[in-house]
Amino acid sequence: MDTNWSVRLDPETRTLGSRAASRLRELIRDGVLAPGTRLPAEPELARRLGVSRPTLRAAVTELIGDLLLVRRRGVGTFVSAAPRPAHGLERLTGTGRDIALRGQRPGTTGLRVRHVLANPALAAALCVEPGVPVVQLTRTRTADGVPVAHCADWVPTDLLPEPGALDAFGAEESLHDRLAALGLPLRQAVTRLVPVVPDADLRDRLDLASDAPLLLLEQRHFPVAPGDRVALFSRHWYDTARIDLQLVRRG
Amino acid sequence: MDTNWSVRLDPETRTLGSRAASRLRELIRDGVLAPGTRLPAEPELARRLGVSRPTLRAAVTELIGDLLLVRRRGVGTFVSAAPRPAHGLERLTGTGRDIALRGQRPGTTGLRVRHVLANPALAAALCVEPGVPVVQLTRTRTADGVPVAHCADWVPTDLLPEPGALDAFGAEESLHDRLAALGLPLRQAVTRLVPVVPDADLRDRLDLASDAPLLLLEQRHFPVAPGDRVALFSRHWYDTARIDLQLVRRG
DNA sequence: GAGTGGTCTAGACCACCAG
DNA sequence: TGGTGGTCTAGACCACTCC
Repeated sequence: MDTNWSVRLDPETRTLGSRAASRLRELIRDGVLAPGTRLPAEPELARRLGVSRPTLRAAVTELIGDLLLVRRRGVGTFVSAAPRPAHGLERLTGTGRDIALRGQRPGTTGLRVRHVLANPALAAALCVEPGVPVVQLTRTRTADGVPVAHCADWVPTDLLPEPGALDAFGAEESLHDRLAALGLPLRQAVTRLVPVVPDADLRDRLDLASDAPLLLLEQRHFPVAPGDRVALFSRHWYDTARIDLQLVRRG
Repeated sequence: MDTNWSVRLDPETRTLGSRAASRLRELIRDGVLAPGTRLPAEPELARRLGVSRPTLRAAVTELIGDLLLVRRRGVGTFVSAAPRPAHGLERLTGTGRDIALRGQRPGTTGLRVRHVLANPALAAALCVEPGVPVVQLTRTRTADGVPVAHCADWVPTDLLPEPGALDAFGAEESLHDRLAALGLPLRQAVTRLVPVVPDADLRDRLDLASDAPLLLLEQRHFPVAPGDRVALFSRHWYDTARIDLQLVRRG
């Protein structure tokens, strides 16, 4: 293995630490840094990446969060022996991007955009008054063509720059990206986990043979943090037999 | 409200940033910093707490993670309007402590400690050879006397200082605390979420009337990080009708 | 003792938001 | 325009691990 690599960071996107993290991710993915390898000491690694040590540490911490690296005090930093390919539920990304990160091809069927008035339950979830206008999106997500989740999303119309901003939403678009472009980034979500038995409609949409239970993720999304307005409420029903839902917990 | 407070940090525990975070937590809990209040600017706040600005920022970041504070660039840092009382699944604590943090009284019934040999499935989960000796704990957890989860835990015997180290495990003890005392802290877990229909045994142990689905948390616990030996494998079946399982996700 | 990661500091410059 | 948080740096000292 080439042990004398060094890299340059492209000067544009995100923070310097995240760019350094991306670069390390590539080096790991490409096998330059093989599983189990010890990385150079932090000052040396910082020098090679052209950043300061605190910035390098931010990058390494990010990769540790993704379970790609392990730090051992007084010993060194190592590439994980068996790195998990993607991240877990603790990280908030769009469903489509989540599927793509697993190495599968995301798709959408049965997309429908409607304008509705919030019923009491929905109003409570969105922290608005009942009867307030809301844009409702429903669609079924597929991974490599196999339906894995049915998704329903609701956005209060008054948070959009114009009421029809989502009317032309495309089947292959990312709702996260579209809302971010509209000035409604989804940075945080509080998610309730509920196992449910699918009804006939869900069985049909997900093409389920049995009535094995699904996992419902009921999520309130916030642009910055709770206390702000709820930007999006969603109910996503996952068929965990077809898509594994994992989570990394830290003490 | 007193707006001219300043504090000293006790010099002992944890990192300086965490101690500063604790101090801020107290100020919020005691109402010195009321919900919605803007905090002093970071350099000023750092001065009052007697730490540098990066250290203060670590403290504030910690409290933002606990949803107690909100940062707005160019505006200020604010105490959350409606802080959530407890944390979600993204944080790893023992089941008992988790129940206590919800303000309920944790309890245990049907505790049983057995020495078994790993079958192939268990061996794979623990990353050991089939037939390796393992200590198995099973118990049902209650909150205010109501059964909320049935738990099965497995620890490879060779990781214990002596094979019988868990034989005298008490019904009201914390397995997390006991393992930490034995030199096996559980700092991280990779959790699979699986909705399941309870069998007759589970219905009986959890005193369930219906066969509404449960949420199974299948967890591999690591002392430091993946790549290490699996210190504990567990299967916990939660009745989400009796105990709400939530999760905070960040983008 | 030599080398590693863990922590903390002081100071700088920038991007953003409000008046 | 002035104040805020966002980022980054260089350097220091400590605690731990291993030889």
